[in-house]
Amino acid sequence: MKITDAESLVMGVLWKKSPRTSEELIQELGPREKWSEATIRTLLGRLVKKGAVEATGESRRFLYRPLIERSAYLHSESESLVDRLFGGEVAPMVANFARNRKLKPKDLKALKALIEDLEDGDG
Amino acid sequence: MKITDAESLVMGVLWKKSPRTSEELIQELGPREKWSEATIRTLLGRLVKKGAVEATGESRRFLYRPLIERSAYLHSESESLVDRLFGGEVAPMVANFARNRKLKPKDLKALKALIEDLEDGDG
DNA sequence: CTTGATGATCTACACGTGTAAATCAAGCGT
DNA sequence: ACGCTTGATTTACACGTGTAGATCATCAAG
Repeated sequence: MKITDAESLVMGVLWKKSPRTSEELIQELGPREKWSEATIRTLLGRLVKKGAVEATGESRRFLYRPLIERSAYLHSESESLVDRLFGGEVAPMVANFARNRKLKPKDLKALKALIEDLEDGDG
Repeated sequence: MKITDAESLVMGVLWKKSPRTSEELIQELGPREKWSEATIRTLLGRLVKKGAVEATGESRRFLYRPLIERSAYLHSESESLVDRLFGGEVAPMVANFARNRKLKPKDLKALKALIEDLEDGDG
């Protein structure tokens, strides 16, 4: 199931807090993304149709909540990037960031902690 | 300058080796991607038009070579992913991989080496 | 029960992209 | 010089996506 860019912004606010009415979604997304109500409703509709979002409530004033997990979405997106661009290897990707982004000491520390954690937990 | 998915496959073979004639590109990409000659020529044309590839040689049988660097492309793609999905923080992204992909010992080792490198080299 | 408001759905439309056929142009063989 | 051959360019077309107006349906107020 493919979530497009615009749709992912809708998912974003749903992942932050759900369920929500379309009105709330519109309140948050409309100004931020400069979208009309209709646009947001269209996106909601498409998400519902493709099974990424569920709309509950009998007719009128539905409550929307995400059906796919944020982590699954992050996973598939990241996976596709690392596969497409780095032959599926994570380290070269991080190396790329290192080269281009000047990983800050903070990042380094976080990464180190993370790796130690993994070594511990995973054997 | 936006490079689309299909275009990036053309860039891919040019990054591996360039310059090349369209014929060579077609030989490599055609079978692999199941593309017709025309398709590959179209992509080449679009890449040239948008300045991502340069075509040298007077009329007939040009030589193509990439004008943008692979590393720049990797950079912008990765950057946009980490910005869009992880608030610009690299560590959470790696953590995500850790959770989902079961980073293999090999990956861990590579990452560790990389980080040590960075700490050394960068202060 | 009718009407107005509001929320859901349908329809619309331009633009990018993937894919490729049709056409154009230049060099080669005769 | 003249027509094939082949590589470049143009045109084409369907489909997805971003964006939103138009319409439909239902609830609340009178």
